[in-house]
Amino acid sequence: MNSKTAPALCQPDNLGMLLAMVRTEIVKAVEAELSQRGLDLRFTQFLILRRLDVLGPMGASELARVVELDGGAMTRQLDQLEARGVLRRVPHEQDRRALRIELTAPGKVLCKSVHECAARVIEESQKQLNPTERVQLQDYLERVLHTLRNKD
Amino acid sequence: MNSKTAPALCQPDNLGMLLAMVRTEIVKAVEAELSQRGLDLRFTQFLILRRLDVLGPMGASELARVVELDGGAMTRQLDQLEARGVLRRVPHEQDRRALRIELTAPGKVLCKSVHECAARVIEESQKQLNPTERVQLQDYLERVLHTLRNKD
DNA sequence: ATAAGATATTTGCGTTGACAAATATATTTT
DNA sequence: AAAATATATTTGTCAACGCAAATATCTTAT
Repeated sequence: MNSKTAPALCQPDNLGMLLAMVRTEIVKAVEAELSQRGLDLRFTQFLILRRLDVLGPMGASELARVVELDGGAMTRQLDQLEARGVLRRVPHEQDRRALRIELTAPGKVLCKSVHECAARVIEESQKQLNPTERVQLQDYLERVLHTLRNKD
Repeated sequence: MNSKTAPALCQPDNLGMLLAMVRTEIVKAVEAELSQRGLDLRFTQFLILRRLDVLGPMGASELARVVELDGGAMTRQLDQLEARGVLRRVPHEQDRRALRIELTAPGKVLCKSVHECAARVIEESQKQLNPTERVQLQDYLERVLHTLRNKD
């Protein structure tokens, strides 16, 4: 009785599961690549730094919204990243409630290599897709996302 | 200074982030739909029950592999689902280490309505994609997944 | 037959993230 | 101007997950 389970049975049978699997693999691949280079950063942290680098300094809440993270979780990530010296919490000038989160110089350097690293992994993962297909994939996902968010 | 931040700046700039967002939205949508019908089930639990229903009884480890869940996490999910009476841990006949996880009759009933519910949400989410595009989306994602798993 | 190694399940531990409450400050209403 | 309301950040709490260790059992090599 050494017949293997049919491979088809291990396939996801719905989009939700497929997405979960792909996402998990990308996160794992990026994190593996990062740690291989001695860059000890989680995927979430990569997203935070990257966002700051691309968009420039911003408040913690806005940053949380942009990376789709809960405000509380953001506070703790900021604690870690600040302790590590890659970003700074600067008090907002007009609004004393708010902060301005900004990358430090070392933070920017880190961000650059991390981004290259992650970009390579993500690029790699799409190796079997030609340029047209890549654009389509992005487009389809964005449409699905839009539909879900404007549930109508 | 009431100019809104450009919408483009809130867009994901890489596939990883986009996937994470879509997945999150699908999970939220499915869970919302479920709880709306009084079906109190998490997305992970839905996947577990669904897998059991589709594939039939199997060991906990195999089930964990199939739904991409850690063994320890599976044990705890099984605890909950068993306490709830939707599945059973039956000792394996030949292998005294192993279990046979099987749905109970109520479990099957639950699974049916849950699946219909989730399928509807997932179907809905792809409303803006025509049949060809849906097939392509699935295909592209599977190819990306395959590439990631056989990293070469 | 015994020892070594592999596999199934469970449990302990640390981390992460969501949700809600607390606090401080801004904004709007009356 | 005081009160009500809204927003930014932080903290507490809880559930879920991954990883590693523990235990039991099976399998393979010697």
